Parts: sequence; C-alpha cells; structure tokens
Amino acid sequence: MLKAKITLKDIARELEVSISTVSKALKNSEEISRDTKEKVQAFARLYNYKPNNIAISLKNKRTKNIGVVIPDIVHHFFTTVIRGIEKYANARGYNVIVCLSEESFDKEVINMEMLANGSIDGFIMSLSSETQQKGDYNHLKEVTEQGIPVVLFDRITNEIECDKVVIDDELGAYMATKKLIEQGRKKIALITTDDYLSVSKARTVGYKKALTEMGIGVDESKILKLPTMEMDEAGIKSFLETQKLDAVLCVNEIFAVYSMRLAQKSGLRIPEDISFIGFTDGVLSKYANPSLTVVAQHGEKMGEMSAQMLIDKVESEEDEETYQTKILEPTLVIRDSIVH
Amino acid sequence: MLKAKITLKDIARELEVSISTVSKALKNSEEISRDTKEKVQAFARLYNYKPNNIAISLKNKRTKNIGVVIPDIVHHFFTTVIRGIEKYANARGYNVIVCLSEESFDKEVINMEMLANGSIDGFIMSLSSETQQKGDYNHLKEVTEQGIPVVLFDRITNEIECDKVVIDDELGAYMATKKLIEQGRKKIALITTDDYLSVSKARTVGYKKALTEMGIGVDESKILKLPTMEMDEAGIKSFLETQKLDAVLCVNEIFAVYSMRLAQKSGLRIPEDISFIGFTDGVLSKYANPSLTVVAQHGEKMGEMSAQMLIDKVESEEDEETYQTKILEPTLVIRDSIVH
DNA sequence: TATTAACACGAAACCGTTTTCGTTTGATAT
DNA sequence: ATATCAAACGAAAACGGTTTCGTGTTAATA
Repeated sequence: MLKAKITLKDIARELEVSISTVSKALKNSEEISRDTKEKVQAFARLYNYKPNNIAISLKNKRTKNIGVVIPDIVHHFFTTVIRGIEKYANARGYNVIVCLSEESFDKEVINMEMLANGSIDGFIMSLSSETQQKGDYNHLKEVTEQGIPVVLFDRITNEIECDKVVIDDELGAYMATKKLIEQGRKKIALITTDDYLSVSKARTVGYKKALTEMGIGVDESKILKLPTMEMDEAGIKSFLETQKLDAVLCVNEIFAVYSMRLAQKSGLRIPEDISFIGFTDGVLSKYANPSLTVVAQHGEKMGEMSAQMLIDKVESEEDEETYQTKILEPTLVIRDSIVH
Repeated sequence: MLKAKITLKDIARELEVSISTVSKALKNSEEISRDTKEKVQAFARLYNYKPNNIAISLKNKRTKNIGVVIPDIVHHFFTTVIRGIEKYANARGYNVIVCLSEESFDKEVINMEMLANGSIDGFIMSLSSETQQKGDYNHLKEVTEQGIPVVLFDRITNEIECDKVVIDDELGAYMATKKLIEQGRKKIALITTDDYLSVSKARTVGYKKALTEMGIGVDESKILKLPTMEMDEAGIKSFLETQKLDAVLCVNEIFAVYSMRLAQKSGLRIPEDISFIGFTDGVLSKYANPSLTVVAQHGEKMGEMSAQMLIDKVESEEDEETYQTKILEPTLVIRDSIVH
C-alpha cells in the first residue's frame, strides 16, 4: 500500500549501474548509450520516478519558490494580486508561499526571516501599515543585502532600493475628483484613513490637486479621516449630514458602500443628490446598490508584473544593480453611483 | 555590500574547528566545552548565522511547508479558509504554499505533482468543480499512497480516505429554509448551481427536507439551477417574477445579492414582500442593501481545523490509518434581508 | 601492430546540515 | 606503571540529486 517514492539510488541498485549513469540517462545525456537510456527511462516511468525538489534546490541553490508577504488576504485587492502572482509564477514553474503580516511589523519581520533562509528565491511584498508608520525597513535592507531580490507593490517605500510596482494613486484620485467636478459637483468630500499609509497619502494629494486645479479649493473640513477599519456609523453619518455634500470620494470600497447606505438612510438619492466614487474594483462595488463607480487598481495585472519582475531578476545571471518602478495607470469604472 | 549568508563550514574554517563541533556548539550540546560553545555562538551571532532551511529539510525529510490547493482565491470563503490555515500553520512554524486549480482538473493534478515531490509535508485542499464532475481522484490516491497526509475541506469526496473538514451544508440550508417557513413564507425558491458540486447538492437536500418536514412540499419549478457564475439577468428576473415568490434561498452570496437587486428593480420590497438568505458570510452580505441574512460557513475556523489535523498527522510518528471527518455547524447570521 | 580517439560508464565532490561513531587527551583508579 | 574513563572534539556517512573528471573498452587510424 504505502509505496515510498523511489530515488536515483534505488534505480541504480536495481539496474546495477551507477547513480551518475541513471541521472544522466534520465536527462537524455549523449554520454549514455541508447540501450541504457531506454532501460533506465522505462524503469523510471514504471516506478513513477520524480526527482526530489529539495535535493535539487540544495544543489543549485534555487528553490523555485517565491515568498509573498502581504498585510491581509481578506481584501479583494490583495486577493487579486495574489492570483496574478500565482498565475504568472506557476506558468514559469514557481510556487508561491503566502505569509500574512496582518498589518503587524513584528509578524512581517518574522515571516521574512523564516523565508529568507533558503526557502525562497525572492520576495514580493506590500508593507504592513505598522511598518509604514514606524518607517523601519531594516528587515528589507538585510534581505536585499543578502542578494535576495525583492519586489515591492502598492504599499512601498523609497527607502529601499528594489523593483517596485504601484498604481498611480494620485492620478486615480485626481481622475475621480475631476470627473465629479465635471459633472457639476462642488462640495466633494474625501473619506480616507490616517495618512501613514502611502496610498492614502497619494490619493489625498490627487484629490486636492483636482480641486485646486479646477478652481474649487480645498476645504479641510470636508476630509474625514477614519483611524481604523471599524465603521463609525454615527461619525460618518453626522459628517455626511453636516457637510451638505454632493459627492464623496472614498479611499476604498468598504468606506464607499457603507457611506452610501448611510446617505440613503438619510433620505439622499444616489446619484441624483449625491455621487460616490471608491477605490478597488471588487465584488462589493459590482454588486452594491447602486453599483459603485470605482478607481480600478488592476490588482491581478499588478501581481503579474511583480512576479515577472521578480522572476526575471532571479533568473538573470548578472546581478545588475538597476531597479525600476512600474507605474500602472488606474482606470475609472463607471457605474450607477454617479450620473452617466 | 553583498554579504552572502554564512554557513557552518565558514564558521568552522574561521574558528579552526570542525563542522560538527560548530553544529553541536550551536545546539548547546553537552559534548562541547563551555569555551568553544561561547566562541562559536558569539561568532555566529556576530555574522548572523541562520541554518539553511533546505539543507535541514533534506536531512530530516520535513519541509515545514504545507500545500494548499483550492479552486479560486477570489472568493471570500476560500480567502478566510486560507487565513485560518496560515495563522494556525504559522504559529506552529509552518509555511503555506498556495496553488490555484481555477476549477480545472488538469491544473489541480499538475499543482499536486509539483508539490508532491518533496516540497511539502502535506496537503490541504478543496476539490475543483471539474474534478468533482469527472469523479477522477487518482491524483489524490497517488499522493495518499505515498504516505503524504491530506486534509480535504468543503468540497470533498468520500472516494478518498483521509481527514476531512466540512460544514453541515444540509443543516445550513435546512435551518435557513425552516427559518423562512417559521416566518410565514410559503413560496420559497432555491437558486443554486448545477448539482455536481458536493456542497450544492447537500444544500438542495436540506432545503427540500425542511419544506417536506414542515408540510409545504417541494416544487421543482421553484428551483433555479445556474450553470455558471455569469449572472443571467433576464433568466433570474423572469424566474423571480413568474414564480410569485415570498422568499429565496441562494447557495452563495453573489446569487443572493444579485437577485435582491433584480427583485428590488421589479418593485419588490425586501424583506416585506420577499425575503432572501444566502450562504457565505462575506463582505458582500455585510454591506449589501439591505444587508443579507446568511448561513455562515466559518471559513477561518475551518482552515484552522484543517491545518491542525494536517500538522498533527504530519508530526505524529505512528502512521495510524485512522481518519476523521469534522463537521462544523453552520450559523445563521440574521440581517435585514429577512424580517426580524 | 602500435597509437589514438570515441564511447560508455563510474567515482567522487558538492550543496549545508545532522548525527553516529570513533579518537585523542588528561585525569583517576588500581 | 597500567588500565579505565570521561571530556572534547573530529571524521564520515547520510539526505538526493548534479556534474566534473577520470578510466576501461573498443574501434579506427597510422
């Protein structure tokens, strides 16, 4: 019943040849005679021989694994990124090890240390919020100094020299805000998180830029910063009511969908009285009522590109010290939460 | 700049002792003198020595990796399961390699083969729909015959002997249907997928059982089977309208939220005119309008339990041929899509 | 017939650890 | 002085491959 996997040594013993002969025969080496090759290959096929990955990894110091460290997996955006990474990596024969930092600096560090000792050929990661708050990137420094390639996506830092993939968050917010203004909206709010997240910061800049450029001006009291992801019903509701808004830009889809519901409860019609635009083109936006216009971040594309950059670097012999930052353009996905 | 990681051999050479002495010294072996141990440990700390995982894996034939093969990752349920697995596994020092079958039999097979050659200590998986349709489980058989532990969750088969974790889907559907009936609903529809998915089948059974038990009887024309996940707007709408329903049970939250919207468009009020209950307690249910009552599947718990069962088996010396199936009880999460 | 080259294969090193089993040294007991 | 023993360490095998560098045999060439 329990048939353990067979090794080169086993084949060699059975066929009374040396291990090296078996190894070469299986690789169809010219060195080995037709006869022997056929014999070995037939035997290997019969007993379903498959080389041991670990042994190969040890030998050529390549694991064909890539480590992905992200803050959370129960977020549509990250999920799509993983899918993009997995698809691309798999196509090139790589496996994906997923580690969750859960927005914790310590877990991020521990995860990286666990993987950095030979388990993976490179990292793809998005920084935890705590890491971005602390501004401590020594764990990344150590890894890159060891010569392990790293690709940072979305939540990045420019304190580390490595390949990066981001979407132009500023542009996304700018596009969204401009769209609202062009539709005649003037009292446009922004609901965001605290500034420590690089993406939130960039989106705030884009929002302000559009307002300024279009001659409306920034009203700081129209910017609501939510410290956590816990929805503060009373706070948001009073914000929506006291500000007399006609449009709201939210930095994610949860904020947007939740705010929409509160607005509806207050008797506002969407989009007639008030428009909403969010970030992240997830299931929530698609199936919300009304469906939510969003700035799409193209997570899957992002994952794919990250994986490509990483694997290219891993497989390139020369260790060029040249890094690039790919900036993806966001797209506005128009749905029923704005007039159109 | 580029400081490659240091090995036992390096330490041995620098300190002019043997590799074995270094190895033992680092493990605080009694065999080694105080002096030597201190010297070695200090040196190792200074140069940040970390043992190479691959070498260790090769030696003790344990990778401390577990392979997770699931149909899709962009589904809230699977995402939460992964999180549960990752959290538990990480706490016990294991890493998680995620592979997506994308509902394809071939990909499932390929993924398992990739991992089964030493990369992982065991599998946690949920079958692809194609696999369940074909009923071909040879890839699972091969793996278990090799002595690699497998834990199946959610989409399982009883053709394979291994540990399993499921929620009682039949009970979940039964509970939901009964709840609707108790609230006076009589024309209760079921929107489901084709029967090949083990979960859909079980849910249909529970739905029918409740109807029968409560003396309402099953009306097959009130069961809508959607062949794909592509939403068929016209089909669903006409189904809702022609059947004169007062309640709908859906096998997932997308079906439910989508149907709710169509019902609303038809002028129906939820839950006054028609109630909805779905499966999967995801973001969609929570933020839908009205929020959706669902049968919660406790994905994270499921992942956690799967990981526990797997790791326990992996680490147990004796290969007991005894397998268990854990059945989790679903919970009804009451929200605004039904009266309450 | 002697030399050489091609052919087919094996021995052994290596990847980085762990671990078993010596071996050396000095001290103690006889 | 010799046998005994413990302490402290090293050599080597093992995990499962890959790969370099022989080496013996045969066939072709001078």
